[in-house]
Order: sequence, then structure tokens, then C-alpha cells
Amino acid sequence: MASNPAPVCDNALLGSLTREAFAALEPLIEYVEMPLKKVFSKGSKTIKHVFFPCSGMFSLIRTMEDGSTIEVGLIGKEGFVGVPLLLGASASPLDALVQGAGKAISMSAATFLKVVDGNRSFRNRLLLYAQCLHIQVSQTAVCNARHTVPQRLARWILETHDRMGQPELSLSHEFLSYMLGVRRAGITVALQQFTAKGLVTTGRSKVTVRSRTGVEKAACECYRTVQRETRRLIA
Amino acid sequence: MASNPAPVCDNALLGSLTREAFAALEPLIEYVEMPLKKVFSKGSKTIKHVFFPCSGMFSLIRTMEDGSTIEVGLIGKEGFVGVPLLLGASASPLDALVQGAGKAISMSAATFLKVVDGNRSFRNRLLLYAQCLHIQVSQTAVCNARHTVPQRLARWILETHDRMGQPELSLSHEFLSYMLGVRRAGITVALQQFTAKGLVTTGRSKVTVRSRTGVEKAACECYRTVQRETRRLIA
DNA sequence: GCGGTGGGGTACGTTTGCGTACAGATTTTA
DNA sequence: TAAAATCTGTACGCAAACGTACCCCACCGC
Repeated sequence: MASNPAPVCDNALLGSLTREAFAALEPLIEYVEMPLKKVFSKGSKTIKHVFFPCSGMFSLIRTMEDGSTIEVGLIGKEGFVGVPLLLGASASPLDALVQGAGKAISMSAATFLKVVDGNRSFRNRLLLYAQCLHIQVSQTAVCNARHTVPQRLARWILETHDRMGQPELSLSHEFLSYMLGVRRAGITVALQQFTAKGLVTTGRSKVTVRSRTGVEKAACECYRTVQRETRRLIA
Repeated sequence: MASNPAPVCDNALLGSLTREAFAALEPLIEYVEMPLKKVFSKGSKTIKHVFFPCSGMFSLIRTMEDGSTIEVGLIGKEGFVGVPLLLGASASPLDALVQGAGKAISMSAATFLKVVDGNRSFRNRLLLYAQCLHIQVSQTAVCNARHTVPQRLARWILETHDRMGQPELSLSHEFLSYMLGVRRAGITVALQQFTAKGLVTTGRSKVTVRSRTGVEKAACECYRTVQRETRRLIA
């Protein structure tokens, strides 16, 4: 797909930069580890840094007044954490939490704004990603309203599998329940259904995808919809 | 709030233009009626026009593969229909449907892109609105997952009341059920609860808000969250 | 090796909302 | 004015998911 044989960076957005543009950027960026569960951007706090994942993934989480949480979007190396900044807001009510450990490229908000301001095509690419994220969140709204826990769980596993690039996913039932905004026991039962059908195997804090196509069948149309639109826009 | 005593236009975004900028735009725009239920932008079709409501409102709707529908966002005179275009996409999977009759200013996609390209502060204002819409949709995702039909209905009535600026809303139970993605009878029951508490009165295809604060109490925190963020960003 | 902690399996009654259906009332159309 | 369409109220059984609780097991640190 990439015309350049070796993209300058694993992150798809930064990877689209020319070698020169990326080199110019390099003194301004920082390679950071994304340890599991770390909160990189807290809702309603001023956004100080943006993150371009190279591996692993972030969850966009909304924390409610009673402390309960629910995920509204996933961001992997196809995107970046900091869309509100791009759109002119200095903060948003969503948290960004590391959902799968990995590495990311970070830069300060000021640097980010300067870079975006000076590179039109890069900016346009980021905006297109913002649209992708918007579609993803829209579809999550639909999914939460209409689909069952097993369907939503299957969708979620697929999205995570895509971004992590490996079948073993480090996920406890409780964590999954926070993400989907459902009961922990609901996750247990749904995973048992999947295991019985041979779609996944489970271990302590671990879910391993065994039949990708099987999981796809168990998921609702939302997965396909988001994938289709994402590909159409940024493939 | 507005420093200019008479904004050039009822739509908040176009209204922020200087008199000169708006005058320059005037030959390129069209004032259109928004008749109830009319679909102005069909999902996955190329977006040919954008719309800036001056009164009335649009719903952003997702139509599923089985034909069922659900709303993910509302757009009134604080915003515009055509965010995907602004972000560089020529289409999005969402439909835009007139949910409250009114008037809008329309322009072609080409004109829109030209205007946006030539007016930086206007563009920034639109981007900020895109962020608002994004927050609204995010909160809808949360709301759909966690809140009851009466809570969501109350929220929806408030959002509509805000945008229509009048207590009588033309809404049938069936239409509301499409919007919230729930059963028609569920709406009937919820409205009866509201009526019993004196929050609203109902008539054939009509809901009239009687106690604004009562409806606010019946709604979930989502209404407040979105309102707070919207004000913070574009007030 | 032992106790503590966190993860997972299971159960039970309850609530919410679904799907469906039907009848009466009102409005629109012929 | 009659017929048709639309809107609302109501009902019933059923499924999904909830809140809660308890137990066991695996793993970790001491």
C-alpha cells in the first residue's frame, strides 16, 4: 500500500510525512513507553501533549459523575490522541487510557500546533483521521443502543485484535466490563459462549483469538461499518 | 453576549462573520425551507450541499442494515450540517434529517470549501463546532449504554426544546422511538410518567414542555455535560 | 510455604425493555 | 361523509442484563 518502501515511522499519520519533514520534527518529539492502564490525558484537564501510537493502543473513556466509566473509541497506530487540540479545543471531557501496552511518539501541544500549522497536507490527514474517529464514536453510540453484550464484546475484541496485531490480548473480565459499560459477570458469560464455539480461548487476564472469522460472525455490523469507512478515508 | 448588536444571520456560525464577509458570501448562498422529515443528506452519498440552520433543527441518523434507525446527534442554529466535508471527507454514513421545521442557509460543497479555505477564523470556528458535535456524539454513546429510556427521552426533549425555542414540539411517539432506538410503547409509557409529574403535556403528535426544570431533573447528566462543553467552546 | 489479592465461575431475584398485538381515538383522504 | 391512515393507550409473555453475593482458584509477595 505504501509507496515508500520503508515509512519513517510506525504510526500511520507520522509515517506519511516525507523523510525530510520527519527529520525536521525529530528534535521536537519524544519516544515514550505506553504502560498498560496509564492515563495519558485526563478529561477536562488542559491537553499538554499529543501521542501518536507506534504500537499498542489507547481507549477514549468517559468517566461519569458516579465514577463509572465507559469507552467511546479506540486509537491505535492509525491515529493519534489529541484530536480536540487539532479542532481548536484545549481540553475535552474524555480520558485517554493505555489499553494495550506499546510505544508512542509524543510532542507538546505547542509543537503539535506549530507543525500542523506549517504542513497543510499533514494537517489534512489528521483532519481526515478526526472524521474516522467521529464515525467510530457514532457507530459506538448506535452499537450501545441496539446490540447485545456478546455482539459488542465480539466487536471490541476485533478492534483490539486489529490494533494489537497479535491474538493474545491482555484483558481481564472486569476491565472489559468497564470498557463496555456492562456487568463483569456479563462478560464472563459472553466469553464462555465464545469459548464453547471455539472462537477464543481464555486464561487469567487473557483472551486469545482462535477463529478470527468466527468472532467476526459473532460481532454486529458495527465492526464492518467502521472498518469500511476507515479504509475508504485513510487507506 | 454578541458584541455586534445585530448579527448578520441567525445561524451562530455564519452570524460570526463580519458584515463584509457575509455580504461577499450572499450571492453564493441560498435560503431554503427545511420541511419536517425531509432528508437533506443521505448517508454514503456524496455531500453536495452544506446547511446552516437559522431556525429548526437537523438530526444525524444512522440507518442500520436492517433498516432500523437511531439518532446520534442534533444540529440547530449553533452548528451546521456538513462536518465531514470540513474534515476532508466527501461523504459519511450518517443521514441528516429535518427534525424540526425551519429555515437554513445552504451552499454548495465547492463554495463551502472555497469559503472555508479563504477565511481562517471562520474555518477555526467551524472546527470548534466539529469538536462540539464530537462531544455530543460521544455523550450519546455513553447515554445509550447506561441510561434508561425516560432519562434519555428527557435529555432529548431538552435538546430539542433548546434548539426550537418553543415549548410545543411536534413529535409523535413513533418518531421519538426511531430517534432513541427504542420501542414505540416505551415512549408512550415514559411520556405518561412525565405527564403524571406535570413535566409535560401531550397531544396528538405533540409534546409541550410545562416544567423545564422538572424535565432537567428527569434527564441524565448527559444533557448537562454536553451543554457545559458546548458553552465552554463556542459561547 | 503461606496468606493475601485479584480474577473468574456461578447463582438468584429483579428490573428494564422488547416484540407483538389489538382497540379506540383522531386526523386525513377519497 | 365515508373510508383510510395515523396516533395513542394498553396488555402480555419473554429475554437481556442488572445488582449482588459467594466461592474457588491462580498468582504474587513475604
